[in-house]
Amino acid sequence: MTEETGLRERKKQRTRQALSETAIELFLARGFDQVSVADVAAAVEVSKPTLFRYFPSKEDLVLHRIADHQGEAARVVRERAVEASPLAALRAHFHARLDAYDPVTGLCDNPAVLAFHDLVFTTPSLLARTVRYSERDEELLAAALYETGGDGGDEFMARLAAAQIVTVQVRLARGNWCRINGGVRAAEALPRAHAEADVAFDLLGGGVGAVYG
Amino acid sequence: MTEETGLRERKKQRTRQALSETAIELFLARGFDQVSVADVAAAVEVSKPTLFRYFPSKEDLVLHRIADHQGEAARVVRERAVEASPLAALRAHFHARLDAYDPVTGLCDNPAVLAFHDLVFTTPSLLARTVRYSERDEELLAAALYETGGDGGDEFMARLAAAQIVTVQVRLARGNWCRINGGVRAAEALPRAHAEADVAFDLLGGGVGAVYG
DNA sequence: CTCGAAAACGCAACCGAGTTACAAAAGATT
DNA sequence: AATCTTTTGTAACTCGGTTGCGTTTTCGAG
Repeated sequence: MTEETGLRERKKQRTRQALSETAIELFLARGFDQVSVADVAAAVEVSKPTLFRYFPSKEDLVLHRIADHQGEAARVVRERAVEASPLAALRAHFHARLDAYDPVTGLCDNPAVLAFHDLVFTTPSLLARTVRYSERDEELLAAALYETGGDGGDEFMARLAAAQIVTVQVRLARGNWCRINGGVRAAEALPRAHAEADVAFDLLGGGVGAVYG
Repeated sequence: MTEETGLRERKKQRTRQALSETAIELFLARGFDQVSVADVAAAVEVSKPTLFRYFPSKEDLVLHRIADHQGEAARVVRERAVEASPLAALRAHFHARLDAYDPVTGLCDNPAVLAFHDLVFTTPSLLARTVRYSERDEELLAAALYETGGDGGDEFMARLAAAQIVTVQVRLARGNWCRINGGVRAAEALPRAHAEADVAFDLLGGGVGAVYG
């Protein structure tokens, strides 16, 4: 199905990629708000309406990248080993991504990745949009949790748990990014990242009650 | 300090209120996106720049109302009875607000309140902005939790817990609003709202681990 | 009461995001 | 090559938000 060998299709793919890459390049160089969509369109030698035919908004020029990770948590739960609990699978997965210095964990000092994260986190309109992605992620995770049946068929509980899990993962990533952004190398920050992840998943699993209850 | 008896100050207050009230009125009647800021300004007989001197954005014409509730969770924690734990205080407070059919719980079938909630929740740009308010609320709660010292001085844990608590409260309110919006009277939905709140706070206190761990 | 400074306002023009209508161009089809 | 469809460019438009500037209104001091 990825073999739509038409010339037309190839051109579209190339235009789309050129738009996104050129846009991010310009945004990184001058800042998101200092580059207009007209600038991007001009740089790719495309008209403004055409740009919006490829990306519904200026923000999507940047954020379509992170859309690829949509549903990762849900997938982890679904594809976990039969003997593993959902939470244990998510925990193990997060630690594994940490060791791989996966950008999604925030623990990644690759200059390009860091600059990209910096762009997203320090541009209000971009940051606001990431929330929408988290919400979708949460929905998908809730569905996956519900399917496990551990809640005795309580859909509301699945949604609550999903919300908490996604929230915690976002906080973990933000914490890591902050330290990396403060100049710490990823390898140095790794132990603390693992420790915080343990704290977070312990809290998640054992409840806030043990501390503030 | 609320006694700035100047004529100037009084006029400003009146203009501000007129702008907000007229705007909400128009938005409720025709929909947020079908009313331009120029319409609002014209209805109040004020110029467009003046409108923006009072409210930094179109959304703030609506949302400045909910800004009043900022920091409610933090306040509850700070002003709790000495023998009460933070979580118990928050739980009791939520149940109490439920019994009072407080709009913040989503369980309120007052037509005006319902229409207002409907406006906020079904207008994407407004809904997006509410997230910012929640984030601020979360920050304040984190600080209040940290001060209790129950975490042994772990600021990160305070932030995690605050994030989870705020998230759960938002979900509870959304659930209630959904049912009210579906036509159920607040009094009818009250038992279920209490039940869900219990489930939510149990999950919060006892951990996701007991269910999905 | 008067006068001058400061605050608030209106006007008009402007910018940038996003949309629309229509006509022109380019790929696909026979 | 002729035709049909999809994609594109042009130009004009709407709307949120800003800016510069001149005018009015309020305040406060003499």
